Amino acid sequence: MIKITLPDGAVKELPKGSTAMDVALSISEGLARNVISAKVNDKTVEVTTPITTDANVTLHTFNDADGKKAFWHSSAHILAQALEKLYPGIKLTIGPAIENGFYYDVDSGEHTIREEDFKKIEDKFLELAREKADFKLREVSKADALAKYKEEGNEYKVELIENLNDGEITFCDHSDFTDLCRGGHIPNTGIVKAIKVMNVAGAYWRADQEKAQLVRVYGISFPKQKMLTEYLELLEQAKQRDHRKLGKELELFTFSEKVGQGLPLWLPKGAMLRERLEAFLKKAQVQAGYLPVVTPHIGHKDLYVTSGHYEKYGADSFQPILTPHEGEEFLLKPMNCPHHCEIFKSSPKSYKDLPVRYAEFGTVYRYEQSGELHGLTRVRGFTQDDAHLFCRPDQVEDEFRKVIDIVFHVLNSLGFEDYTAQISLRDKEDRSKYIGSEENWEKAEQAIINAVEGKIENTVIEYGEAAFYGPKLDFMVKDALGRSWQLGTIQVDYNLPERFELEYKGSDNEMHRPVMIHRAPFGSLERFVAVLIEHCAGNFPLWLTPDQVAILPISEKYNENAQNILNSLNNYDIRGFVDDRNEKVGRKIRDAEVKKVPYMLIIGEKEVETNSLSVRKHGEGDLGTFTDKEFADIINKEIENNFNN
RNA sequence: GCCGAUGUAGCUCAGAGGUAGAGCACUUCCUUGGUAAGGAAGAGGUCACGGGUUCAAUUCCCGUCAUUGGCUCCA
Repeated sequence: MIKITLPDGAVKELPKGSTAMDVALSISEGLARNVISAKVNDKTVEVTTPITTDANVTLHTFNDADGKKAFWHSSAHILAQALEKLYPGIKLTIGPAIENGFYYDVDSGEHTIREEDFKKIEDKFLELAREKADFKLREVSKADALAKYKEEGNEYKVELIENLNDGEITFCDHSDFTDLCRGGHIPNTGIVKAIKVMNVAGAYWRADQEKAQLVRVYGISFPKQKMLTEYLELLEQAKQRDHRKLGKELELFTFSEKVGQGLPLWLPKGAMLRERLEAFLKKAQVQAGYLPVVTPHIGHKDLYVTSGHYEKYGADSFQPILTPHEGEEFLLKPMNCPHHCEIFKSSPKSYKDLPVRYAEFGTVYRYEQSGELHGLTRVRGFTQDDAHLFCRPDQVEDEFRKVIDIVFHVLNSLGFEDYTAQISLRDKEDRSKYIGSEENWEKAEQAIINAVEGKIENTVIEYGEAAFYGPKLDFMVKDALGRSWQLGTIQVDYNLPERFELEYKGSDNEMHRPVMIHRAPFGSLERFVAVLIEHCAGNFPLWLTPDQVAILPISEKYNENAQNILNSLNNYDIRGFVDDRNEKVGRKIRDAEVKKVPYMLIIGEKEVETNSLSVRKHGEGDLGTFTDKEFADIINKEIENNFNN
């Protein structure tokens, strides 16, 4: 007998060689019906794997993350099987489970897999799933494994196996299909009842642009058809929040082919919203001791040669601007730091002057790859809410922490609770991507780790995500479709001060090198607004929204009264517009609701006679009658609440 | 940049080898209405751009540009 310890601490005694399924059966039949995967001593296994020693066992159903993973990973096997049958001769590579579903990368050879083939693939998948074939894991020697794939001519699998050790190689069989696989499957294919091929895309072998391009087929599967339908509905709803759609509908921004790819045009409502965001941050920065600076949109090429940016990005950037003067070259500003370094140098600094904090809403231009452009989240011209802090080494940690406070202030005031703080460090293997000494990097990375310590929970460390001149703390937020975007960023930099030979005089009367902190709480106004739109589905906080009030006269007779009311509300700093169209009030209400205007005031005979306001709230309906003053209080209270969350 | 998809009126979209259609928006008129779409008439398109095939192309083919789902990249 062996002792099986369950997550709740309960211990079961079962015969040696029992499986996770036996454990489930010993608990309840219902559980046994739903259990699809298990973890034995932290290793994901099949529910049919015999357990030979005392062990901690966790049972997984589709409702938990590990269960989904096993389910989708197994689905990837079935997908691969279906693809092999439909496209003979394709070569399989890898097929993992992902956050929502799974994919399989194949070298499709002569075949092209198109959207119109999806139905065919789904049908074949379901046909194979219905065979209820068991997933069976078996150990294979390295020699045998290599032999199989060499015979098939599958260089990808050969490469994978060559990097594995003999004795740890397993194949998974189901029906007539076999794949190299580490394990972690559901019992049989029949559990998968619904599948949707989501899309096909190109993907590079081993994520390397230089290597072969494979075809990646994305899919998602479920144990019930109804779950698939619900998932697709959810996706449809998420699309309604897309900032590109809402940005157009709410008249915030647009693009023009004539102006150029990735160069957003801010419309009046969008520009006003943006100005409010800027004012909000400027206020916080004044309080935090930042000093405003303004720098030009171009700079001498030498400036970027000095900073190292030219060497790193010069070839892939907007190319230099020439002048009538032979040999003179300017670059469109791709970042503000070099300019700010020169401002620091413009006068001698004492240790008493530090930290110096230069802030600028600086518009920069980067020639992003055309395939990368995406609405407002990835553009070629954008405005950073940039600042550079020049401080003494002993001030770095404290300054860094203060910057974190500003980032929190921004995220909290705008209702972002669901963000990830990512510490972006150097690539452990490839140090050639970075400039600067080992010692400085070590110091910079440690400074971030120390500053974050005890200040932010749930941070993740990502190696290889640092900037080329220093490590970063990035604040990541997801968009409506679950794609992750970097918003705020804070970076510690020992390198640019060296390249620009920045100095201050210390208390010891010697010259010392300051440390630089780059930071942008929004990241860029463009991306921030994009993510904010998706976050609030276009229902902006009241202080930020373009129009707070729509004033809706019942008939044209009251247009003038409505205009007077708007004027008096302006005196309370409330902004809005009068809908003086020749339409019924029902129509005006509908249009204001669609435009997501937070408050509507209906003005007719009654209101004019009693000098009152009938207030309707977006999404809620009629609130009743108020005086100007009372209404202004409602608005102001709501705005106050926006900042006190 | 790479692989796939898309491009028809201001917007959302339908359409067919014989030079285009709907709804909304817009203009004018009627209506002056009380909490999510009042009625009528009108105007609006080089069917992204450039080539090719064809008696004939917006439709089929090729290229370019843009958008888009991914990959790669992101100072």
